[in-house]
Amino acid sequence: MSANSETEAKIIQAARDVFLHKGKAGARLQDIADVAGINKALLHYYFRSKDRLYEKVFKQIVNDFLGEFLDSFSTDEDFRKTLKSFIDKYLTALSKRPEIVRFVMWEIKEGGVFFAEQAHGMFASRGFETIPLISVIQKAVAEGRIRPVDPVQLTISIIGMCLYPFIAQPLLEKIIPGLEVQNDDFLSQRSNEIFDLIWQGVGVA
Amino acid sequence: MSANSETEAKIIQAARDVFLHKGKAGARLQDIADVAGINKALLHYYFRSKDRLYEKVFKQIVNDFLGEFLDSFSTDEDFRKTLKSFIDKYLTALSKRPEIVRFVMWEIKEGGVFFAEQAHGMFASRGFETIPLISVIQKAVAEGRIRPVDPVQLTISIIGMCLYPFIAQPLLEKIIPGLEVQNDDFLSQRSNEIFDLIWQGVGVA
DNA sequence: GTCTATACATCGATAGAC
DNA sequence: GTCTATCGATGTATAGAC
Repeated sequence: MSANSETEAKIIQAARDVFLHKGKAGARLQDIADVAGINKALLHYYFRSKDRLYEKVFKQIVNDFLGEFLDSFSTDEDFRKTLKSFIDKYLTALSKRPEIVRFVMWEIKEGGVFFAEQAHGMFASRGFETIPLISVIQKAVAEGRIRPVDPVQLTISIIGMCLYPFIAQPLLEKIIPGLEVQNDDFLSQRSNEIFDLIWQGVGVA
Repeated sequence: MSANSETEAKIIQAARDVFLHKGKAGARLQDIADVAGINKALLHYYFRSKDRLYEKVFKQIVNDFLGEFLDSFSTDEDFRKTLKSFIDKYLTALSKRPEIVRFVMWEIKEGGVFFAEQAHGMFASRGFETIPLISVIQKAVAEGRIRPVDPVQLTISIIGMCLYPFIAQPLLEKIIPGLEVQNDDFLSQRSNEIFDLIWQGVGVA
């Protein structure tokens, strides 16, 4: 391959770093050029505009993250195990790459079309019509393994409980002294609390 | 009073509208001036800079929202009722002003110092050292009214479950066909599902 | 393909007349 | 107090030499 694709790869990699930490609006083409070790003009030579470069990079980042996560847990086990596994794997994936939460947040602010398209495509390519967790819960309800809850509502609850600490991380760590969202102890404790809450609630026996 | 303070009030009101919908970075002083019916120069005359104007407006918005919410529910009732009341009032407040969620999100991205300060002050002025819900849960655990959960973890779970639909609104409505976060039916259903989940979980009797 | 230089637009902030 | 005009900085995008 020519020097051509090497440079393109360098640019993509640099763009990932910068966009991930600064967001689309906050990122400067100059920064990306500096990190890539080239100059601004080359960015426009390879990718016509900032928008196009961003779109390409965004889809790649979401694809990598969501793909790795979706393939990390199976849905054909016992529901109880699937649920615990989902929570664990999701929290782990988030704590490994917390910048992605902010990154997707920026996108949602703009309407979230890229993410929605990408996610839908990745679900479809794995045989799901919507968020896989919804289907899993639907099945568990149909088989009478859990009480008849609304699968969409429960899915929103689970995702919200896992995601919120990362979304509000700087805030929570300021308001609740001693709290460290990315701390291993906190995360394993969080995993257990979410699972227990879903499974048995707080009601006394 | 002189025309002086009238203009100032008009500016503040215009700034609230614009900052609320565009965020700090996205807002243009020109937009604010247009909405207020004056010109950019006057903005600098009354408030030295965009930063100062933003800080003033931000604190006002958070103060109004959080103040109204904090005063809308009492903590000295039965825990069960307090919990249900918290969820209801929180969801209602959020659905009435969903732009505030995005607005605070922008602030968190910048570190969230303003919000943390403001919230802490408002908790303190009402006799709480931290998030009131934490204290309420602490008491319920101490009195044996619920099983011994970690109050901080449960609080994060509750807030996450209430807040997440509004944070991810555009995304959820794209990925889950037919879902309308601000729809009354969805919200009352959501309130019940959150409460039931917390109270008894999904485990079969 | 890769560079330098620069055009073009936007925005916050200031100067100065009234 | 309020306006018009403009500065200065920054950022995307392009022209043109090599």
